[in-house]
Amino acid sequence: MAANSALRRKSPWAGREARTREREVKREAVLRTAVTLFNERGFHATSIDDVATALNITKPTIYHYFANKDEILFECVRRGIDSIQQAGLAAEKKGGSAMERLCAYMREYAIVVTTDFGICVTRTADHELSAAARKRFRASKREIDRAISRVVEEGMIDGSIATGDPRLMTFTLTGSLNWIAQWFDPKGALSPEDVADGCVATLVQGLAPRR
Amino acid sequence: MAANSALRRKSPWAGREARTREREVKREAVLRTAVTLFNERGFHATSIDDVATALNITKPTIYHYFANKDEILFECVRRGIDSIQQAGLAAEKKGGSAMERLCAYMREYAIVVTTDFGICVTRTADHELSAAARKRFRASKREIDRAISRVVEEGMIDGSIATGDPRLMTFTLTGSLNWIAQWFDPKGALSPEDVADGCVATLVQGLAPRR
DNA sequence: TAAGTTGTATACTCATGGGTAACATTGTGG
DNA sequence: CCACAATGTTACCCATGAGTATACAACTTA
Repeated sequence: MAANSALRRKSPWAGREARTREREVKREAVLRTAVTLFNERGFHATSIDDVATALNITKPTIYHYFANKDEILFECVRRGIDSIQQAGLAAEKKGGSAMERLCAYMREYAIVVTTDFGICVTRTADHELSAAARKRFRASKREIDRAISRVVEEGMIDGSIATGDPRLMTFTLTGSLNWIAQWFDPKGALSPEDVADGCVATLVQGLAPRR
Repeated sequence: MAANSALRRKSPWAGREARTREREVKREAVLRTAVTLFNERGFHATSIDDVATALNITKPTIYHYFANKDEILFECVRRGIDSIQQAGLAAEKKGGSAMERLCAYMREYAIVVTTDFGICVTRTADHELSAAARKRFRASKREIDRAISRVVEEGMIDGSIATGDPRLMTFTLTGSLNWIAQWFDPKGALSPEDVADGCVATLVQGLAPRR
């Protein structure tokens, strides 16, 4: 009895299935617009009305897709966090020495941080989120730091990374990478890949000239 | 005709001179309390009432010392920026190779960024400031970046620093340093000096082990 | 002691913006 | 064809928080 979904897709009377798909598309559009405005003006300085007008709709329509403003912000950072975690998994999958995996991770991390959702992650302060969201946000960030720390420690053992305090080293690395979100200009001369490569190169080689 | 100021200082009727001194002390107290709250909860989430209650006074009293909320924030970041610029001047004064001066600068920079006003500088987003303040804030930050970039370039010439894109390298460095404000815990195991030294070491030596 | 200056509090005003109630419209399914 | 669900709008409510008008107390100075 299942109607042919290929046919149904083309029909203007697309049915319930297509409706929920439409809903997702619209929800996504709200998110995309919101994150852009949040990054431009900041979360507090962006009103739901601002987001609505940018989409040619009105405020209650937005509340039809999201429970409240906090949920919108949380969804934005969640997407960014997800991308970063994906980058970590991909790097691990590639294998190689700890240094190689770390470099792969950092490169992808840097690229994520040039995207809208990535920018939102590093620019959103904990206290801007609701209590519940904040808890999850913090936990995710800790998890990421932990994952990087672990690779750094492995590198100190397998000899591919210089010894030191792994925690402090991790913060030094993520600091450089997170900060990209503060200055990167998509209309600038450097592509995300250029920035990622340059940044990773400096972190790996250091400032001192090799001789 | 000028009264003996040493005598006047001890009298309970201290006169106009002492009054303006008192005023400065109180203004400073407002600033110190404000910056602490701003760093804890964020600028928008901190009301003037919050600052007032923390000081056991009321809102209008604060407006007796500051024209508006923006002025308070601006004064906070100004103090932080000043400290960073002082660090730059001190490092230049010490002399040495570009690398030596850069290291001295970065070390001091890192320490400033663990102080309340320093934290405020890196955590305050441009759009939180008034239009006028924003302009000055941005200009100051650009100036600092420019100063660091200049030293980096000098180092590439005198051979004390590895070659590369000086601008990108500068952002990589300041990223690590600025990010300290996001994670540093004054009650933690590491002192500001420990953090500064460790961070600078990683940036100079890189992750790769020297052989 | 009267007038002025400084610092502080009480008690407002007022704009902003998150969120909602109620209603209109339209396609969907029985 | 009718009821229902989904989507959207207009028109509101209400809390918060920046900033102020005004009164008042205390000390200074003439």
